[in-house]
Amino acid sequence: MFSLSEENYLKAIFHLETAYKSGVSTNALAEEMQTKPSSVTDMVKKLAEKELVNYKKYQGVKLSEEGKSAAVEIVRKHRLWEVFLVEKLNFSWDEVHEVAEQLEHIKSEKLTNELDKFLNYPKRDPHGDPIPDANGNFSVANHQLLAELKPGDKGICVGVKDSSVEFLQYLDKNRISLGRQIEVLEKEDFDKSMQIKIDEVTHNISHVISTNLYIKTN
Amino acid sequence: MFSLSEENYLKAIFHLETAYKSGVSTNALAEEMQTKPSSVTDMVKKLAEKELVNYKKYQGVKLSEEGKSAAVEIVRKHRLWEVFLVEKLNFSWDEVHEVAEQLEHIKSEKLTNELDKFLNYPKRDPHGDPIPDANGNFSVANHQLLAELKPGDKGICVGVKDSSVEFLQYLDKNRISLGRQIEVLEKEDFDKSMQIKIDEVTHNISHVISTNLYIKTN
DNA sequence: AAATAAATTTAGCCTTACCTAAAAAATTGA
DNA sequence: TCAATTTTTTAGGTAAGGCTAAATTTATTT
Repeated sequence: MFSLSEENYLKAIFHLETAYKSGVSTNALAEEMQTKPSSVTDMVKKLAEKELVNYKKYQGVKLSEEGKSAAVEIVRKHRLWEVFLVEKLNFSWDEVHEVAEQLEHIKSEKLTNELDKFLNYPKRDPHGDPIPDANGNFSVANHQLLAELKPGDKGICVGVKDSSVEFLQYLDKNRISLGRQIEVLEKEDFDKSMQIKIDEVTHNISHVISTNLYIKTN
Repeated sequence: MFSLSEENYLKAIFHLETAYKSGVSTNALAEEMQTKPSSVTDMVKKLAEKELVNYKKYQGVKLSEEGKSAAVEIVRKHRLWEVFLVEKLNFSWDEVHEVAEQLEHIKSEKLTNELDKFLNYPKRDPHGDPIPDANGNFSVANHQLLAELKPGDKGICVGVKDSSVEFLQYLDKNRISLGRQIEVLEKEDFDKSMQIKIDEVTHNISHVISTNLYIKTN
């Protein structure tokens, strides 16, 4: 079994690898883990010792197969718990993260799989992120950032990139939620802001917003 | 907030205080915590420092009011999660303890209270133990040990004292479960074994068993 | 009331996962 | 290219929560 800290490192490496499709630097990992690079070096050595990552001095880390499947399992638990909190316990999508961060470390295969069944094998969490199944398989997103669409393009809002409380509450306030049909009306060259239409309502949204919303077109 | 270890100590002290209705000795606590007396002394000092227990050297510990309410909160969470596991996730009553030991440490008031609501404010856990409400109040048992009944006495089986996997599985094997009507037919002076009737079936049970089953009479 | 036994505490050490400061390697750019 | 900067690692230290062994206090017997 892995310690709490080891699990958090594995998850962080997984997220960074996925986001940047490359090995993970010590500094980037320190940033993600809110800790110092020297602490990262220590832990990375430990993970390398256990063959959960491949590590060569000064060259960053990559998850090994074993490390990846451990990370995916944690992500699976995290996202299942998020679904549980929203669907069964009346949490809103901006409240789930902190609690799921704790619940993801509960060790019980039966618990995870029964929870999955209880929730009817959900495919995505409340932020639109895919939930790995019991074998660690999950669909890779086929969607693009709203910012990449052109005037006239239409699509369904399927996920958020940033899932901070602030961003999620901004979306709530503007009645933007997953599953909604979005149409791009106009794009402003100057500040890259956009006019979009949701439910017949026109919104003006900044570039920061449009680069954090995933849209599925066609 | 309290550390994992602090929480476990508070809970252990609470259980020992309740069981023996007295202050808790260092050795008893070490036994309960599966650790060494010297480690207990260290932690007890730390808890005393934080005013969660009253402690005088060589004289054992007692929970302070603050310590007690922290302990009760942990017990509340533990028992609520047990109900959840049995009622929603198909766990049997001998499987829940280990997982609930982990879940009881999740920190989120909203989670606890919403879980309570979701489960419809259960009063007892799967082993018959009372569940504290959000204010820390819970009913004190008005029941007695099966071993204390006399031939001819009848009652309902309402709880188990020992909730080890072995004992619970023994009960399952013998179709003894909570809510069942039990009648004492005979008591053997020699080994204190008993003949009892459950659902028209006669069982012969040893003293060890009868001192671990709670019965509500009248 | 000693003497012995049992319980408890103290002292000093270990591991995990952090930290700071300094050294070393890699990268950048003049 | 080679000096300056940035990144990473190393060295040595800290706090939490364990441990063993030794010292001390309390309890039990004779």
